[in-house]
Amino acid sequence: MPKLGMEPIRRASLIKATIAEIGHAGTLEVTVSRIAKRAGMSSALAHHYFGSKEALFLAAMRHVLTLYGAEVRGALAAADGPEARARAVIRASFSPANFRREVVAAWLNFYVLAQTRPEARRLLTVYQRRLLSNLSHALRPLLGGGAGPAAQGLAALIDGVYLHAALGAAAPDGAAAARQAEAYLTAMLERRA
Amino acid sequence: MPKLGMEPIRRASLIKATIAEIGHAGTLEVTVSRIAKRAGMSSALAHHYFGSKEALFLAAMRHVLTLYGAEVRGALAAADGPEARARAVIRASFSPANFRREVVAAWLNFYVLAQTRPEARRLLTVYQRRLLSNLSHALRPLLGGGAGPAAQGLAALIDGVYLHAALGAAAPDGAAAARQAEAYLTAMLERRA
DNA sequence: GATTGTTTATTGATCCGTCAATCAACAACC
DNA sequence: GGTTGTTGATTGACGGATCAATAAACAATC
Repeated sequence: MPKLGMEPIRRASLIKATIAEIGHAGTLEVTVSRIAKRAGMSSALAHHYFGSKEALFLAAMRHVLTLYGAEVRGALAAADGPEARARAVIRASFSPANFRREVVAAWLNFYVLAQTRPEARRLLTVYQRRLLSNLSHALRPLLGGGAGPAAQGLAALIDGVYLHAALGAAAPDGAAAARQAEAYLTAMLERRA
Repeated sequence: MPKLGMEPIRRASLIKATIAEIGHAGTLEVTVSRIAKRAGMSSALAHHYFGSKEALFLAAMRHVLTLYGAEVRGALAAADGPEARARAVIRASFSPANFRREVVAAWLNFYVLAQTRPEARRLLTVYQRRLLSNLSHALRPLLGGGAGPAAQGLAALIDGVYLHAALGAAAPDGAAAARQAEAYLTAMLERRA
C-alpha cells in the first residue's frame, strides 16, 4: 500500500508520536520501535526518515520550538505597548498548545540532553536567547537598566513553573501558571513605579 | 585483603561516586561499572550493597537532600525575624555545597526520574513540601494570605534558577543565583509595604 | 595457640535481555 | 525499470544483574 509523497506525512506523524511517547513514558528511554508503532509503521522506517533516534527527537523539539515561536510572534504582534508585550510573551509560553503535559515532559528531557549533546545545546541556546531578548526588549522602556536582570529572573521563573507542571499530580493549568509568572512581573513593575 | 567494617565506607564512597559520575556525564545513563570503578571497587560490590542501580541513585539523592535539610535548619536557627528566615532558606538553597554543578545535574535527572518512579516521586514530594512550608511560614507574618502564592512562586523560581545553572556554560554562581531569588522576594515585600 | 567453623568482603565471568541500526527483499507507482 | 515506500529479520553492542568462588577476619572450642 505504499503511496508516493508519503515522506512529509510520515515525518509529521513520527514527530507527533515521539512527543506523545516521551510524554507518556516521561523519559527519553523510549524505543524507536514504540514510537514507530504509535505512528503506524516499523522502526526501520523511522530510521529511514530520520537517520537516528537522537535526530528524531531533535526534530521533534525543533517542531515544538517552531510552534512556540509562532505563537510568541503572533501574541507580540497583537500586543499594544511594552507591558502588554511582556504579558503576551508570558501567556504564549503557557498557551494550551505549549503547556501540555507531553510537551512539558519533552522539554524536561530536552534539558537533560542539552547537558551533553552539542546539537541539543545549540537548539536550547537559540530558544533561551530569543526568550530573553523578547522579554528584555519589552521591559526596557519600563525598567531601563533593570530590564536585563528582571528578564533573566522572569525566564528562570517560567522554566521553574514548567518544571513544577511536569511534576504536579494534576494536569498542567496554563492560566494559573501564567498568573504566577505575571504576578512576578506586576511586582517588578510596581516596585519601579 | 578485605577488612571488616567496610560497609559504611563503601556505601559512602559509592554515593559520592554516583553524584560525581552523573555530574560528569550529565545523565542517568552511566553504567554501574563506571560508578563502582570511580569508587574503587567492582560493579558486583555496588550491587551487593545497594541491590540495584536505581536504589543507588536514590540513596545518593537522599544524601543530597539530607545535607540540604541540615543546611536549611542551620540557617533558619541563625535567622532573626521573618524576612531573615525567608532569606536564609534562599541562601541555603544556593550554598556552595548544594549548588555545585554535579549536584545540580543530579537534581535535574532526579526530576526526570520522579516523573515515573514512585519512590523518586515520594522523595521529591518530601523536599517540595518542606521547602514550601519553610517559605510560607516565613512569609506569613509579612504577607498574610498572600504568603501561599508568593512561596509557590519563590519555590518555582528557585527550581528555575537551578535549571539554568545546570545549563549555563560557566560554573554555577551561588551568590548571583541567591541574589536573583532575593530580588523576587524584595519585590514581593515592597509591593505589600 | 592450633583447629574448625562462620561471617563479611570481594571479584571475574557470564547470563539474559534490550535496542539502535542495518540490510535484503518486496510492493506500488510512474 | 528506476524510484519511492516499506517491512521482517538480523546483528552487534551494551549493560544490569547474578553467581560461584576466594580470601581475610573473627569466634568458639579444645
